[in-house]
Amino acid sequence: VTTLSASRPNAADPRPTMKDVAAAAGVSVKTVSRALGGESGVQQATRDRVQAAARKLGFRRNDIAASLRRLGQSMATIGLLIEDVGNPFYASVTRGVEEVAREHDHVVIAASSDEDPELERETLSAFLSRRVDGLIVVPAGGDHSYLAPDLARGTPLVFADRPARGVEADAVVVANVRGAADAVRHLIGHGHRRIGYVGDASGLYTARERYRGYTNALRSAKIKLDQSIVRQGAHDVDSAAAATAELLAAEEKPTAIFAGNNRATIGVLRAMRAHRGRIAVVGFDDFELADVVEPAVTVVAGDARALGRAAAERLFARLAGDHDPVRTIVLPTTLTARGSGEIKP
Amino acid sequence: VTTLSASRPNAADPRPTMKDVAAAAGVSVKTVSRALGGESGVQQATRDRVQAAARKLGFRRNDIAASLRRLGQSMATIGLLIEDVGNPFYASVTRGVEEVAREHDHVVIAASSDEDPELERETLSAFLSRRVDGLIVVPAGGDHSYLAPDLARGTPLVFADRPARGVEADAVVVANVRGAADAVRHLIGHGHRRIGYVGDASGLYTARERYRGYTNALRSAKIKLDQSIVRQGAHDVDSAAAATAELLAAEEKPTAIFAGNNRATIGVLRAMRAHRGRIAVVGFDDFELADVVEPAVTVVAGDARALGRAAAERLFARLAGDHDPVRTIVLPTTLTARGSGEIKP
DNA sequence: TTGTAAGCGTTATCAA
DNA sequence: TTGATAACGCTTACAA
Repeated sequence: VTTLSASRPNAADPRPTMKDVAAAAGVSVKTVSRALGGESGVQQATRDRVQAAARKLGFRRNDIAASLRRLGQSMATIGLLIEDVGNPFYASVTRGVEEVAREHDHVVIAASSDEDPELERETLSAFLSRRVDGLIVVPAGGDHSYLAPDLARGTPLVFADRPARGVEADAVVVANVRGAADAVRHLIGHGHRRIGYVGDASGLYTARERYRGYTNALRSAKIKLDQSIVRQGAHDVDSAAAATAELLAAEEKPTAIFAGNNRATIGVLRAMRAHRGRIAVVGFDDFELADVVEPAVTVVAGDARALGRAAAERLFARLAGDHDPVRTIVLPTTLTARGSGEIKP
Repeated sequence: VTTLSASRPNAADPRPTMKDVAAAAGVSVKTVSRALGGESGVQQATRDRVQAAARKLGFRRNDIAASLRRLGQSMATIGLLIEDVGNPFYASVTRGVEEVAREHDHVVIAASSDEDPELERETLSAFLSRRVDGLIVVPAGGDHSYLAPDLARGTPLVFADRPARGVEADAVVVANVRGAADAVRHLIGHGHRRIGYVGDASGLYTARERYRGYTNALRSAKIKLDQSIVRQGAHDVDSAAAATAELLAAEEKPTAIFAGNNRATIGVLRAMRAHRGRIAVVGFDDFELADVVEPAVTVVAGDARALGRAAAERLFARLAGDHDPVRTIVLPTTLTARGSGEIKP
């Protein structure tokens, strides 16, 4: 009983149940269920009486109990696991997921994995035990075959932002290779031949893909890849800034830089402030102040909110009975020229 | 049955229950419950047998059913209602809440109200029906007395970022008045006497408080408040930019501007780019690129993540039985001078 | 239109 | 150490 009082500190009186409402209204429990559940076959007078009693008692149906018996046992909840809710990119993804969930009268349980496979697994396990109706996951590295049994048992799964190995599941990603190539081609189009790269470690799917786009574009333009102006492994703003400082301090420094993600872009900008150079920059991923900094930043970017929406829509399609073969949806990227990418060498 | 197949499209076989595990292990259901729940009083051999059976069948305990019977009926879930998960400020708040929730083995159901009282109420109602253990709410305008019954019945409630009328509940806010006054005093200290204001409508708590800080600081410095350089009602970046453009176009334009929130700050910056003026700016709320724009932006800001953490900590304290009188926690703000606030008139 | 009984999957109670 | 049975609060099935 200590547990009870501890978990419900102010509970002078416990929550009323349908039984209480039934007693107050002088009807059976089933009639209460019908009246409050909006079912037909209840006299208006009875319905009114029940509703009045419910209101007076402050009754709130216990969805947990209701779902237990209900067919499918759905709690109208979907689980969302992302890298970090605090990161603006994933915040937008979350927003998109939430919008679609609301359209389907579902709520979203969200959690951050911080890119930790162990934590991811634990969290998803907790979600599954709660019987979420479906899962949207931005997969941390590693194998995801442990999700296969639950998928087979009917909990749909959609990967977002990057695909995962080990399970056959839908995925929604942005056109990383193509977008990166567009960015680099844009720089080449403005006369650059010596284009540096600052981005995340190649262990990450998006980083790997974007780097591939970078090298592809160089190859198509017959520009030789020069590893001395490539800096992978910049996972945060500070390391990206440091990497950029190195590039700018070099003898044969690049005339342009392609930044592989929003953190890298910010790092590059920060380093360039100190440097007072006149170097072109195109970044992958947009950010709010891209048009306020000087020069305004040219970016190529996918739409994070649309990514979240698309993933959620795929999930609800599966939930609605879609049995089509698993597929990966690739969302387009857009290049927005704002100045920094149009600087000549 | 259509509903079933629709909601669990791939469900070839249904999820195994403890009954299935019991049959497979040759024990009773209660023994399975004990073995899997880590209860004492089970022979090691039996426990092993049960665990093996559970693993083989792919059993996952149904927390919904478990919580129904368990004392207190907790689903270890807290509800978080904020203005917009996609807004970086609230994304950080969410992150803070999530961290503390995880420390207490709880998950977070989050949703956005978009500042709509109707939507807020519906969403909170859904949360309450799901029997969340507690609620953290960034209140949309209006009266919140409708939450009083649930609070009295033992669902703790903490308001975040702004207090709410109609219920006696804990709240965590930042020092808006003082922070704003600090910002304006900073400008005054650098020689400004003609300081404009661009911020949100005074219907919003934070906007009202910050405006109060602005007027307080002017009064202390014996500077007469001039409404012609005050622009309230700028809720988004565009309107803030437009408002700023007006101020800058005026005959007797201000030599400095205090921006009441991050959107307003960005709007001010955007307008200033076009204007080519040499006007000082201090903004309320920090943002990631504040040190990259030119000039770098001086801001006064509270810590959004800390706000989320503090709110969640208050909630879990209540959940743990804290019966102290309701209180409002005021988090300090910090002024970070970066350049834009130190420009002389 | 309303009510009775059974059952959802688990844990609490109490007996073996 | 184990198990049979009730109970959680609700909905489904069926009867009145």
